[in-house]
Amino acid sequence: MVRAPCCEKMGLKKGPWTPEEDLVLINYIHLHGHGNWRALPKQAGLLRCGKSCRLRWTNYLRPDIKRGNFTREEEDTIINLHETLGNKWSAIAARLPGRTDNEIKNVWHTHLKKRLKHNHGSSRQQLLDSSKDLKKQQPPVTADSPQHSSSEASTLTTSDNNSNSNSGSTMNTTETNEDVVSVSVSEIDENFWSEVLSADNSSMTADFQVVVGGTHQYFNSSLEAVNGYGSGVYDTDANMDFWYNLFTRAADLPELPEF
DNA sequence: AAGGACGACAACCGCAGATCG
DNA sequence: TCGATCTGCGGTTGTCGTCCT
Repeated sequence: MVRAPCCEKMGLKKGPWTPEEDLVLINYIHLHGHGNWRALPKQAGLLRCGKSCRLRWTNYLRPDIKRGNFTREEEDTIINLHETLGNKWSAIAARLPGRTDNEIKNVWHTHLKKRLKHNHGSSRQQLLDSSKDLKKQQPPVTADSPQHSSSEASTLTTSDNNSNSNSGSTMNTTETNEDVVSVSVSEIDENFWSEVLSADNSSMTADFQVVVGGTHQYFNSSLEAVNGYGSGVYDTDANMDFWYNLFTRAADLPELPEF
């Protein structure tokens, strides 16, 4: 069987995806779906091969992706399933909603396999217990992955309900649970950024989470991107520019203020 | 402070099965 | 039925950030 050529085509870009490319891919799939991955990049105007687009979408941009560190239960599940399934990452991923095979594979190779080796000779329960100690602090990840339609607006959520009590705000907030308030991007106006800043000032524990197409971006109290979208890839300014750029394509927004 | 070592994770590669004409 | 193409999967690599000396 002759293999179809793919990325060896000249002129196709490789390497890390830029926020602009992500935006193009998200927008295109929201509008047209992804019936044919090979044809998609050309139709969407991306200088990527279809394979690269598919990987980026399935492993990172898909709306139902759950970002953030693995929970104790998830790690236990991976260990248990790996015992019976072996390196069947896709099968393991099927039992862990919101997690991708690539992500699970990475976690296995970077955390769990190492731990198994280190705990060789110990009881299995000790092994499982040890996973708890290595947990890192992480920003919250909402379980309510947004159910976006193709034209649906982005959402900004904050863990600080008090942030929405500021007078003069035109943000239309919606209670999603007792801890999270969602804000439709279409309701964001010139008060948006100052709203974020004032909300931040109102609470030392305030974290801001921008959710676009199921992709999460977290900002700490200094408005620095702390996890989620593009973690380790984009600097804070690039993140802010990206999200602001995304917002401004969904609604007419004022100039991004100086932080 | 510099730079080497290491860890984490996004992305790529290539194979194999599925699908289609 | 067969060959071409597409898609999914697992292994591997590359890059960036952090830690350590």
